[in-house]
Amino acid sequence: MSNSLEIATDAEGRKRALAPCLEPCPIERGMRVLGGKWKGSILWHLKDGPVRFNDLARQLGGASKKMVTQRLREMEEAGLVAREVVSDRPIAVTYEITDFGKTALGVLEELKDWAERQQI
Amino acid sequence: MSNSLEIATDAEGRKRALAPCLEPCPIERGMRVLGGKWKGSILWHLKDGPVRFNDLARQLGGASKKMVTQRLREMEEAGLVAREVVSDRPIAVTYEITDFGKTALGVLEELKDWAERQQI
DNA sequence: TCAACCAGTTTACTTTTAGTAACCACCTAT
DNA sequence: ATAGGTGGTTACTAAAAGTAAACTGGTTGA
Repeated sequence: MSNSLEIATDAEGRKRALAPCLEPCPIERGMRVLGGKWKGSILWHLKDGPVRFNDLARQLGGASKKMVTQRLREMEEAGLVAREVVSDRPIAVTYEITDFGKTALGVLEELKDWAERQQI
Repeated sequence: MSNSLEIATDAEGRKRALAPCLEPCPIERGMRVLGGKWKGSILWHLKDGPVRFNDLARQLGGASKKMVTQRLREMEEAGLVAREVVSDRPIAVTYEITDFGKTALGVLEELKDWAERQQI
């Protein structure tokens, strides 16, 4: 018998989970904000200071500008990064990690170390 | 001037990244194996011992059997979980976390704690 | 003037993922 | 017989994610 502690049989003999992992469980919720393609890498690249849009896109070798824009918008909305117009005329924009964004670096570091250790 | 240390201008005056984050950088690679929808939750549910297919599907409230099968196959292929036929006639199958799978629990715990701490 | 830069946007697809709902074959207890 | 269990599969749809490449509308330096 496996550890079916969380599964019970009700009055009519139907089985159900006592504590089903509803979709918004912490792991899924966390994945939604950090898990998109490139999101982790973007945050990681911003950890040492603000970076300009095109520099970021170049460093993210494979990602198209559209992707970078899209991810940055999502991350802005989530409060992970902040967009700052440094100057109009010549236009210059930088993205920098927010205090909230910094709270996620631990997770990314664990992930990175794990992937390297396990040679994934 | 932002920290453009990794961006250089070549002989013809074209900019390029010195160390572009090629697609398979550790963070992206790690995300590919742990980042699918439900994958984290599945691994988390297996951490205390083997669980039978239908129990797992029930605990993952929102996920359909198809999803659960699909993810389990991917995770089997990645070596994170092992499928074991406990008995034919009545058929019983359990899934259990492998030693390799256990190495990923730290990452998931960090993610879970972060999501809870930050009320995501 | 020409080429390259800035920070994107737009278009036009293709691919991947997620999801429902029904179905299979077999077993068990009422 | 039938209702429910086991562990899945099949067929189909809808939505999301991702791609490359062109395009904007300016600026800048040779």
